[in-house]
Amino acid sequence: MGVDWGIDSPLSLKLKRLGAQADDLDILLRALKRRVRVSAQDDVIREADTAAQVRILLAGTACSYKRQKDGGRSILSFQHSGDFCDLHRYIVPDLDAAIGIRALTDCIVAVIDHRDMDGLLSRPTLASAFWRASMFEAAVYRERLSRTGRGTALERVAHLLCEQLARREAVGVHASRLPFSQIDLADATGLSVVHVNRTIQTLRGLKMLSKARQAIEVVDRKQLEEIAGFDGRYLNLPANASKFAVRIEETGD
Amino acid sequence: MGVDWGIDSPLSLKLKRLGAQADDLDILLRALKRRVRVSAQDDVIREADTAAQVRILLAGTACSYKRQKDGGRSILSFQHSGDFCDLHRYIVPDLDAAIGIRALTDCIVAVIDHRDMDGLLSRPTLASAFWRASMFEAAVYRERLSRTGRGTALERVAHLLCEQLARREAVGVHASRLPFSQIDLADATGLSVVHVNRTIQTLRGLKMLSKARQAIEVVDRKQLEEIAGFDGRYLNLPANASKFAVRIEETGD
DNA sequence: CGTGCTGTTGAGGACGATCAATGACGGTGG
DNA sequence: CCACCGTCATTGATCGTCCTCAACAGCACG
Repeated sequence: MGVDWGIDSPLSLKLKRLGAQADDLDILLRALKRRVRVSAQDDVIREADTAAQVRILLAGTACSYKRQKDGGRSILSFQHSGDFCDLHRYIVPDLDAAIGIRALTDCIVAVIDHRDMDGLLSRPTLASAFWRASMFEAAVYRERLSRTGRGTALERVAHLLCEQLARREAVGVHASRLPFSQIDLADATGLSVVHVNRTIQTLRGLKMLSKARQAIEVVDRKQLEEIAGFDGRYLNLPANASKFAVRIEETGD
Repeated sequence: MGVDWGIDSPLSLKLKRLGAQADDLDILLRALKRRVRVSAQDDVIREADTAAQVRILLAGTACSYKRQKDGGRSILSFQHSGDFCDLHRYIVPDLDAAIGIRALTDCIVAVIDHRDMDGLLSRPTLASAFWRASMFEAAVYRERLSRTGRGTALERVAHLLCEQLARREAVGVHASRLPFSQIDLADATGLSVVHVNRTIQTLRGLKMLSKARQAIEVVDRKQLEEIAGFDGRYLNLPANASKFAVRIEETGD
């Protein structure tokens, strides 16, 4: 793989914004020796996977999904570089075992055995950072919940795209092209594939997306955020970089 | 108030299922001296509330909501006895400041100052229990997310009711009557009030809800769970009572 | 005895689902 | 090199669920 996953990696950026300290990062990065490649369209975590491991997406894009009883697929969230895949199963092993995670691009995944997590969490600042990560994950769910089933298809799709752009940017992935198929967008928004296609074409007509086929490429992000009513304050964005530093000193950790 | 919020209270039941130990409960209950009454329809937490406090709903039912830019109200989740209202703001103070919490019935709320939380969280088993509570909260969001915007109005309303029944039962609230107005259900499901009304009437016609007006009273829970496709495994239900005990011993806490 | 909130009912219309067919593209094997 | 295949994207037509608007009924409140 030959890439240095050191101090400037997406994971490091993310953890620093969550209040982790320099030596926390050293320890964590040392625990990430085991890495796995996953090809696009393969599962990072199969449904009903019970391995006692925490997987962290070091590079690439993935989505967590759940099968519906009608056979359909429901995408719950997207994972970008630096995101945890299944931290919740360390805390609550059986929780949401029916959820799988699929790679949308080729991915590099770090694996930590649950028993090694105990050591990591003995460091209070690292434990806090992990808890905060969970909280921000929940905030993403809340935001999606307040949007889904409401507003027009145009707003829903636009908001989804804005969120992913902002989250990717926050970990240093500055690309206007998003690796989602229209099927992915349909499963994530709850819209039909046909209607997503028409919505995408509308957005292209409004010159917010490029006309390139086989790709979702945002060309007018500002206007996209406008019609989406996007406000990224529920995300842990770089502007808030040192937000937790003061708190940590105050609490005397 | 004259009620003993001791070892059999909803909060205690909940924390025990989250792996908290007997002395954890003692310490927590002692920290809950400050209690506030909130009348039905009043805000437990106003939007843009910035108090450095964690509020715990000791008794009653509430909902967390967010205003939409069109003026509408979006209900994100319901809180029942024993639920935390704003634990996430202890971990991440500014997170989701736009979310308010409204009492649906008369409520009793315990207040813990953030600085007192630090002491509570120095107990590893209590800190774990709190983290687990966050994770289950996120699981509720995930489940709702996989349901909202999908399926018929009948399924959505039925599932929402099943979830609330199960969560209330888990903390010892065995009542088939749920304190929701049809407006609340509309804001929680993303359906219009008119359509919720027609859906409720359909459920009454199917003899799953009672015909009592001004009340949602479930009379055939089994069948309701049937059409909802409800599977409560994403909740922390009593059947899993001692799930975490082994883990805690293993980690040597 | 108004006033306001919640619940109920009717009619019409819109947004998005569904069904069906075709096009574009990449990979595979002959 | 080309025929074949599968997946994703695109388009048209029709249908249905649910929204919107509007009016009224029941009940609690002052």
